[in-house]
Amino acid sequence: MTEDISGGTVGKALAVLDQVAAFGRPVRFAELLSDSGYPKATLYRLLQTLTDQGMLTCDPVTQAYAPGLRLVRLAHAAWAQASLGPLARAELDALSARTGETIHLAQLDGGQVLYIDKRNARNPVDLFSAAGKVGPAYCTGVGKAMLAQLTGPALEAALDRQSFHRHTASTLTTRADLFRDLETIRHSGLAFDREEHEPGIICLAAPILAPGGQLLGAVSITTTTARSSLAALADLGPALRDTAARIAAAAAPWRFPYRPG
Amino acid sequence: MTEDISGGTVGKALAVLDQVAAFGRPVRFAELLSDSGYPKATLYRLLQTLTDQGMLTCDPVTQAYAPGLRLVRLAHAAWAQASLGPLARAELDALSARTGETIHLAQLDGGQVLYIDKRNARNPVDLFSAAGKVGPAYCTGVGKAMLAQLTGPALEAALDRQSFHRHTASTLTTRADLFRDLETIRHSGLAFDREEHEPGIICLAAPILAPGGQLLGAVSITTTTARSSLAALADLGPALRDTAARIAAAAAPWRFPYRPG
DNA sequence: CCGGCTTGTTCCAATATGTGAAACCCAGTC
DNA sequence: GACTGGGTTTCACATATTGGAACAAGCCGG
Repeated sequence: MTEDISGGTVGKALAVLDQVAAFGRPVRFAELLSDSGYPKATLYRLLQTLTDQGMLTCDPVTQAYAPGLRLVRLAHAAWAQASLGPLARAELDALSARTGETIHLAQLDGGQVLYIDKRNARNPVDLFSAAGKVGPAYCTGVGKAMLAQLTGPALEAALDRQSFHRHTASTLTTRADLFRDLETIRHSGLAFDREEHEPGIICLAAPILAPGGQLLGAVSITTTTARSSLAALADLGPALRDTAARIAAAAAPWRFPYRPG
Repeated sequence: MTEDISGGTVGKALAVLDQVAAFGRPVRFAELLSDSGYPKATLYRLLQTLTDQGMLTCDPVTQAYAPGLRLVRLAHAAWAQASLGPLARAELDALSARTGETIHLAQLDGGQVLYIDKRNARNPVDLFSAAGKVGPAYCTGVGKAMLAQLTGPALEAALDRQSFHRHTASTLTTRADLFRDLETIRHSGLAFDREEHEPGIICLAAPILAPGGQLLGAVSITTTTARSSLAALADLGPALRDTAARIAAAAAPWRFPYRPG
């Protein structure tokens, strides 16, 4: 199921790593075997190598594999360097304090939304716990905010990767519908999620754009229809734009080796 | 400089990954070349592969490599599964609320302290730590708390990996000194950091032990000599022990594929 | 403008590595 | 005691990796 064009060994190893991580729980050899498509012996050696390397841990009694601590180490470095996370932290805190709502910071990765950081509606800081999660782009505020900034082949490629699965009654399920919404978003610089991903959950998102116009990521304010409304969210637009601009400013001095797509 | 016994390709690739991550900033090919010991062509292909795989990003203009977003993705899974993080969260929040001081959660990884989570003090001080970061074991509260629980070859191995670099006047710089302190810690179940790592920073740590006595990790309360004292910290001992015990309890039902070392 | 320098990329034959079918082992279980 | 289903090991074979060396592409300083 996990497929890479990679003939290389490391490609396979990393695919296995992804697979184990994707399970979200310790996973036994046999489970991986059926899903991976690799022959028994190959998968076995791959797992062996990865555990030797500390990328995976294997409970000797359960014989279940889980991501290893080395990954946690690398994760930190990745988050600190490859993402907007550290640069945006202060601004997210500020926006969280000002609005009291849930805040998301995301980047575009392979046509999908990769959440980088988050502030919960109530609780203040929690580090990169929620970070690293991936979600769909076509039906989330941050996703649409970012897609709207893409053009030409990059946009095409990203749209091709959308599943357009219907999550709620208001999910945009066709490329045409999405494209129309993206037009609006591009002009307004703000994207609404009108319960398109989860019923009762609405959100307002703004893209984070480098001075040159290059897309860096997106911020969003999320709330519920029970507690707020699209109209009320719209009032937060300026604050949100402001936050996005400040993050962009913080990122400006940095040569950002990041190509969204 | 980065050395692995690994003859395997993935081992080398991961070593390179570590290396890039360790730099903490985008790195150019030549810098890696000198430090890695690999021949030019080899390193080149390794980097190529890793960037292809999304584990690294390479700024096309600067030609500088940095950790890639794929690592951020993996981060989530790793933190959620391989660490005490999710299990301890509630307890850390509680302890943070009760004491108002900086709280650290750490695990032992390769003889070093791997910080898993953190709560900031109400009036935050600047100090060296964040989730996923690694630090020395011999001169930190959490480190010593954990080392004290090791015995026999595991302890030897861990001690062998300590650098015993002097950070402050009170740093324990010999194996013998540390060993003596560990004895005390083992008996009391609490470890003090008496400004051993950073001047003015003190801390009290307790190990997190599974029912069977297996070492899982450690929690600590950190403060400054300006604001508090070792004596005052000692008063928090029971609360800290309690927190550690609760985390251990939360972890008990979970088959923990984690061997400290 | 041209050598000389550093930095990154490509070639290619030798070979160390990885491959995977099949055999094997071990623990439950019918 | 034979059977089944995980998990581990073997081994002849294929191929991916290796790394020296040649090549291309800046970037000076003369």
